[in-house]
Amino acid sequence: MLGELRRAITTGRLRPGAPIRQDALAEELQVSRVPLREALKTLEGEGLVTYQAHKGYCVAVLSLDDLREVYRIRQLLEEEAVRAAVARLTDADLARIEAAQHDVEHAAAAGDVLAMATANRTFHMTLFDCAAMPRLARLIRTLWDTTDAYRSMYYGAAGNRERVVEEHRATLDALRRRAADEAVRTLDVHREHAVTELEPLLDA
Amino acid sequence: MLGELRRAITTGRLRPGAPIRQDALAEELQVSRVPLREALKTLEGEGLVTYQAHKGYCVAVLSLDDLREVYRIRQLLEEEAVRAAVARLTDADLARIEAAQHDVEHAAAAGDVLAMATANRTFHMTLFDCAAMPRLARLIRTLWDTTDAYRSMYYGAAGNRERVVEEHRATLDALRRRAADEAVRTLDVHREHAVTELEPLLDA
DNA sequence: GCTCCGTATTTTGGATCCAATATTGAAAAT
DNA sequence: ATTTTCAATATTGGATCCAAAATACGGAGC
Repeated sequence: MLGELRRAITTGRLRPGAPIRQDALAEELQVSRVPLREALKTLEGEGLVTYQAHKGYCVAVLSLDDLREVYRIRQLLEEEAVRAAVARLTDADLARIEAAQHDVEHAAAAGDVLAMATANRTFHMTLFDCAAMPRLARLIRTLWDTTDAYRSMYYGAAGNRERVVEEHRATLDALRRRAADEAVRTLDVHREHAVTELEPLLDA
Repeated sequence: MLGELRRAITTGRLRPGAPIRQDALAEELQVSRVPLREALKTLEGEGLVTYQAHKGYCVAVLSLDDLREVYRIRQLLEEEAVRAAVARLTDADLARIEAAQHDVEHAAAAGDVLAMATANRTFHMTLFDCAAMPRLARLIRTLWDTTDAYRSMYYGAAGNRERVVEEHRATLDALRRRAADEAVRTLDVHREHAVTELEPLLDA
């Protein structure tokens, strides 16, 4: 249920800024308002919705400043995660990341935006999870969630999909050689491209 | 109500690892279980309590690995916050930080552990808030919360209180000269001392 | 005496109901 | 015509109640 609600927000079905009518949403999700309110509280903690006492919840809107701040924090945390991950990366780990990349390329070729978003996420999170720093991974995940509503727009453009594929290949190459600095650098440009593409989309 | 519950955990009145009986706690807090459950959901998001479906909530316990991970992440995020804060630090900001330090010294001399903890927190958070990165400040705050249950033990020792005062003075000196690198360094040692003192306390 | 199983009790999860607050709309006054 | 006020409505916040799951307890079997 929580997952379903989170997806409704991160896929953009519930538009940023839209007020959340508990009664209607509860009926739509086939639950009562109590569990819905609990779910909204966790989403509030993740920054996906905002809350005002006696006024209710709204789908969070991301300002340009928010976007830049989120990506800056991601840069800091992901660098740490990548370095820790590279230090303990096994061949089996690498194989799982490569499998995710396979899915990314498949989705990119097919132009499947949704599959692209999930495969991309798997690619990165699989790497981050190798750091064996669960709290760090969790923080990164919630930061990703806050921009997920806009990510699908990003993959709408075929050019972006192609570039993502290329950038992942560069990261994978660095990972295979256990070149931490280079992996960090490739991910930095990867992220930088995303933020520059996302910025214009945020004004609307 | 949420704040009251959070304090009960961060001050250690609800011991780490203890299961949370909703009925009893609701009565103690003079509310019904519904708002309590919402509060627990937000605390779960902050990492103060853990949750298992159909088994309920427990006050989170911090392993040694958790402690080190939290402090490592804090180091990363706080460095960013300090650098951003120093870049835009006004004299009025500095005065507010100095006022907090005054409270810290007063509490340290009086041996008031609780006042020490809150004044110390104000000292640091006032600085971090100057970074004008609200999400970053919020993340740092929740990281602090996860170790607050143990912080009061830390201030129990007079030696630790004295050292904290000295370390804050070093930081303040760096801030007055807008010396970002030095401020970061002094806070790093400050944090490192805390973690080495905290580690032994965690085994119990 | 110990283990295993089934029932009783406790505890959590969810639904409904009522109270409190906010929002909307209409009527009245300027 | 515009603004203000007050009532009607909608929406949230919280309490109570019922169902489902887990735990605790006790008895039967070995």
